[in-house]
Amino acid sequence: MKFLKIGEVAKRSDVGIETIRFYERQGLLAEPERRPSGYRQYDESVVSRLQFIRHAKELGFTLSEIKELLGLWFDVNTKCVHVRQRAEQKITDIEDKIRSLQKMKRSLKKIMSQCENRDVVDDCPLWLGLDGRNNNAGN
Amino acid sequence: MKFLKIGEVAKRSDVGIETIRFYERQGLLAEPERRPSGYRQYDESVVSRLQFIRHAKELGFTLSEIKELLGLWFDVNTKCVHVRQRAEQKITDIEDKIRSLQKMKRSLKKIMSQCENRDVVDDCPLWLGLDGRNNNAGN
DNA sequence: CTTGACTCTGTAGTATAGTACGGAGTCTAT
DNA sequence: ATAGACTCCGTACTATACTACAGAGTCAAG
Repeated sequence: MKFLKIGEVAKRSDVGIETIRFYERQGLLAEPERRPSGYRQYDESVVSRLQFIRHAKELGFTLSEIKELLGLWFDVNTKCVHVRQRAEQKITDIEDKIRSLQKMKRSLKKIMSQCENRDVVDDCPLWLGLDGRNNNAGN
Repeated sequence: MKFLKIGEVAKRSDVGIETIRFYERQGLLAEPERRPSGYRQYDESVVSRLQFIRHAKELGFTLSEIKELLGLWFDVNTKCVHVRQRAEQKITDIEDKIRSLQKMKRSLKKIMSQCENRDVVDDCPLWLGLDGRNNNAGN
């Protein structure tokens, strides 16, 4: 069986060497075998695992969530439904984030519509609540 | 004129004392007058300013963006249109974020729809790309 | 056998937005 | 006058996800 050095793993998975060691410290990757010299010896499966991590990150999971998912994975009692629950929770989180961004956007647009056609910034609604311009001039 | 101590400002603006000092260090608040003892002496306007900062944060601006906005504010040449440009940019940023979250959500939903009715996690699509479960068993 | 690329460890730094703390000095109400 | 609350400063710590670096040791090709 061919073993991979960390640099080869990094190249194949497109994840930096330092990042791989970081994931190991964080418990996302098991500690690999070592050569007598101390060099890490990986087998191919670590590449898939790193790709899984990247994939999960793209889906918006944080590293600690990914760690939890990997924990589920190695728990023989895990049923698909547990993973589904995590994913459903994540969808809810994403929906919350989207809603809050849409609220931000609406507020900004509203403010901007009130701002139309003004020449000077002094009475711009964006600045409502911030007064004392002249008092603070000079800094 | 009544001067406020930092604790009073904190109470009125609902921003922590440490946070006020932090904003000062970050250049979001001008350095206030001091009493001979070294105590900071604020006038009322700092409360509005802190409320502006909170407001802008709620609108999704980062502290450095807020600093920039405050910089525009104190630039006598600033026209409303400059502020509008910043706000428009922010709306674009927000829209980008929303789009990317919607993409995440779609991917997760798609994966979950393929995952329906499975009992065991072994062939769950969420795990596609991560193989070698048996190889890695035991950690 | 040498040379250059690679890897090791541990520590420190990046960015964001604060929060906490110790020990000293100050303010104010009674 | 004094007790208790308040404030000062500088530093360190939180969380997230890396990234960089020094200095030593190792590997592999020519």
